[in-house]
Amino acid sequence: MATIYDVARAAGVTAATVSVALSGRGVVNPKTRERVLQCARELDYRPNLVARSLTTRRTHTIGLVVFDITNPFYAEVAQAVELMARPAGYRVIIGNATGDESLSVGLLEELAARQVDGIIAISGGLPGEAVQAIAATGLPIIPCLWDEQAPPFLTPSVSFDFAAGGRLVADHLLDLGHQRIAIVAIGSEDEPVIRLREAAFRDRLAERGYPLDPSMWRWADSTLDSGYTAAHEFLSLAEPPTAIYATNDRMALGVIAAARERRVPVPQALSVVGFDDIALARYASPPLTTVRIEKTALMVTATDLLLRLIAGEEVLSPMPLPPTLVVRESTAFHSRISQPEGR
Amino acid sequence: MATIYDVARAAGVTAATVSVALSGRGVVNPKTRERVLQCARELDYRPNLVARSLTTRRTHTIGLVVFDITNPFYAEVAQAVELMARPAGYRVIIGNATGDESLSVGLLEELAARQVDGIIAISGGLPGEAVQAIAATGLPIIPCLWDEQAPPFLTPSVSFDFAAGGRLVADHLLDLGHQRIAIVAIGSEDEPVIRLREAAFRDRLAERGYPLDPSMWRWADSTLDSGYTAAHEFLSLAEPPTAIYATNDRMALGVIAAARERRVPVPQALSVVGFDDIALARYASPPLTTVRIEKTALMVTATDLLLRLIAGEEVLSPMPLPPTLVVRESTAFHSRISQPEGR
DNA sequence: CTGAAAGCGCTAACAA
DNA sequence: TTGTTAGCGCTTTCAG
Repeated sequence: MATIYDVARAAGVTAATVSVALSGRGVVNPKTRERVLQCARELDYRPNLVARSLTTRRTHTIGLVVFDITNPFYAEVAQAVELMARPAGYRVIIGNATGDESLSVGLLEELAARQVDGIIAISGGLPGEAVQAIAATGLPIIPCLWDEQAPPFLTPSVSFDFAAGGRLVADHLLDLGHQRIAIVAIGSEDEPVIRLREAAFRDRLAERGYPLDPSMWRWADSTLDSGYTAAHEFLSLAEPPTAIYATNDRMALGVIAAARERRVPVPQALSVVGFDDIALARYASPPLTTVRIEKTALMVTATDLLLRLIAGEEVLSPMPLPPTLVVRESTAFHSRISQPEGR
Repeated sequence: MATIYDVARAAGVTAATVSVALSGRGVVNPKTRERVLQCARELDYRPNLVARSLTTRRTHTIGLVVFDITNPFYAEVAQAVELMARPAGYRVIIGNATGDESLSVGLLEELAARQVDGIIAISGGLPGEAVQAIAATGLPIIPCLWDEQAPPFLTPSVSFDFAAGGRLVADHLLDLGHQRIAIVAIGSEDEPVIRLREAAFRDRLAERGYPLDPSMWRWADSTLDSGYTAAHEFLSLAEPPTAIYATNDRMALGVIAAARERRVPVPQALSVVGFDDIALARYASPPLTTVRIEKTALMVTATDLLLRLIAGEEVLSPMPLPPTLVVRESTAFHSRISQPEGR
């Protein structure tokens, strides 16, 4: 691979001149510049970005940590970040934890070691402390969409009102006359990760006089299959729920699949609601009722904040974005209740 | 950020010693090593990977170019590569073209400029020539899953028998008694990208006496929405098709959504088949009949090949992987035909 | 076992 | 306008 020195030699100038000529940063005699360009082309010269970064101390790269790129939610988030960062001259490198929590922290540190100019950390399998540690280092980092109780970040962050989202779901289901409501939440027996989207839901249920029965709770791992399995369990109960809330859309899709297998019609006999509003939600059969997270808006904000931080500006956390419940066709009145009362 | 010199100073040794002590590459007095480790810890030293790469001329990074990470197919492919590469000590950096063909080539070049140790290029929006150009450079690169007629690569590649896949679909549909079959293929009027998966399908149809009617062809862009739109067009025809083949699963899901909206029951009144077998396919409603690409097997092979190439071994392209038709519930006998003939 | 020296490819002052 | 010099942070011979 040709280096800048090869080009310099060929053009009969020095490396510094080539650097300037190629970058258009300083002033060069148009003739020499032309000659340099010519030689560079002939030698098929490509600047070594690693070397450049070492000198400039900038990589023009931002890191994005996601829990599982296979989850459309994260893929869509990543896309939004890329679309915003690229025009600003930044490339994004995705740190994908492949669904393995134990990798998250290492990923974060690796991005730092790689000298990214800044990081966007999306909630999910990533301890808040790890983010704090990076922030303490002085490396710009924006935590996004944190959904667990965490000490306030000492860096600006982008947030979403998950609690309100959870409440929206509870109200919607209750308003439809459901009383036997189940939830599939991300976490596990031993490591329950209580998120706002489920805590607020549960609280609201209790508040309105229909506390969640412990048998109506299943832990899952955010995959299609975990939603599917949980739903099968629920539906084989003596007294199955009439509505299931899955705390993300991917699991909700699994729930619908299970219901279909058991010939439990959605929404006639079972209402299901998800969270995230991934692109697929509106194309599901039936289209999924879900809490919409404005991924694009949120990520545009996050990227913008990060870029400002990198530029050395002072920035403040924007207000948390409010949720919207998108009512589609996977939820309906609970018939046993609604019919008597409806008349 | 502490450098190796800071650690050296603190430990009263030289940078070279720190390097050796930390890497465990040479021999150091256990005492000094302990001291070095201690100082490194205290200073919270993190090696600068950029600097290291410049020296060692290795980044321990492989690049992966995908067309659109938002398409679960690519996300799953990426995951498979990561899962394989990580244990081997390689990180993967995803070059996501965000569905924009014009970005692909630049992405490839950028990965090269970033000095990745090797590249896996997945077919889709990436001209074969760009891959050849990289290969000519000497940078290890493995083209994967090429599905268009392309000059044979001068580097080993991993392939899949797309043509056989297309034929499988044609045979399946024909065997079910369908005669009015439509296809939604990726490409556009002006830039038709003819892929094996559709060419072979069309040829087989003709071969068996049911040539594809031109009105039964729609161009699309691989998104859910494009499948959805095409299906709506097909279904509003005076003589709508009884089966639709979408050349990827994501579009097929869009097709199902459109059918549902029009109350055209799948598969009773319309059969639909996809291609890829993304995770979602079996959880769709109804579960999708599709051509399975063994992404994991394929990517394990690709990564393995690449790693060998990087290690300087001679490697040969493995045999193309054969397709499997996974028959699920989105396809069924065409009733008007099958009933008379069934008896 | 440890240090000195050189160099990876590039850019950024500063001189000439 | 171009060249000289230095240095980014690290590793790697090669001496000592």
